Amino acid sequence: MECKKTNFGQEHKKEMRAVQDSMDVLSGKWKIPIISSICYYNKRRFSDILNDIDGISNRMLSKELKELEINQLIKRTVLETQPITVEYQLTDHGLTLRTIINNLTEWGIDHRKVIVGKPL
Amino acid sequence: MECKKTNFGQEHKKEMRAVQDSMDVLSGKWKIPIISSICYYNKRRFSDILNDIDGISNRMLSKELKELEINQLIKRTVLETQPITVEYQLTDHGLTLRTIINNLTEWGIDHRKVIVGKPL
DNA sequence: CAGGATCCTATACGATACTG
DNA sequence: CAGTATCGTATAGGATCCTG
Repeated sequence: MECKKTNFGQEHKKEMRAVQDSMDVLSGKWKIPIISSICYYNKRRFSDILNDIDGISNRMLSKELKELEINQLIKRTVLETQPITVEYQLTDHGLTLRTIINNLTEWGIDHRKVIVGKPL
Repeated sequence: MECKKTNFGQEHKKEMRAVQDSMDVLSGKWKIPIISSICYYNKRRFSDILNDIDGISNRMLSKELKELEINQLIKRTVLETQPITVEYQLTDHGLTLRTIINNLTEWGIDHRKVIVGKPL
């Protein structure tokens, strides 16, 4: 005998799992900035991303890029230059994050206003 | 004279800072689930949230609620019952996260399909 | 240039017990 | 009920140096 409240809760549990799945992939200090950098310039090389993002180390960039690639958000292309360069770009799946990134950008600006009282 | 590319990059740096501001507040394992729980039920007591979220400890819940309150996303109300109960609800500012949470929910479902739902 | 290897610190998080 | 206190582990992240 299922009551309405049960399904209500069940449905919410699914939503929470979904939202946690997203955060598992996007959480942390660098993932979103990296995606944002690549997305903004369409294609971006390792050293360019390193310069785009203030404070990131090559170790972290390397590590994060690998995870993003495993999650099929970015695609890695080795260019046979001398020395070699590597280009990153978003996959179709990665591009679906644009809405979220735009929302997070707007919300971040708004949040700063609320907390600090004024934008910088 | 300023070239377009300069403003281009400058503008992007601002966007990245905004997006990082958001992630500073929302990153981690529990913040979004907590907000989601409170938002879903409108008002929610400490022990209810504890039950809503699978795996969270009272220590973490307490800590995270405090941070969310500092960031003015939730409002804490002590009810003079016996023993006392405490109700949490989203502030107006906290409510502005609904769009992001909805997007993250949809994206999480989509992402799971892409990652585990693909043929090997 | 693009990263890997190594070492280290800080913080996130978890388990359990206790209190007003 | 709604937390705190204490302790312990795991992981995130940083600094530096090395290599094809």
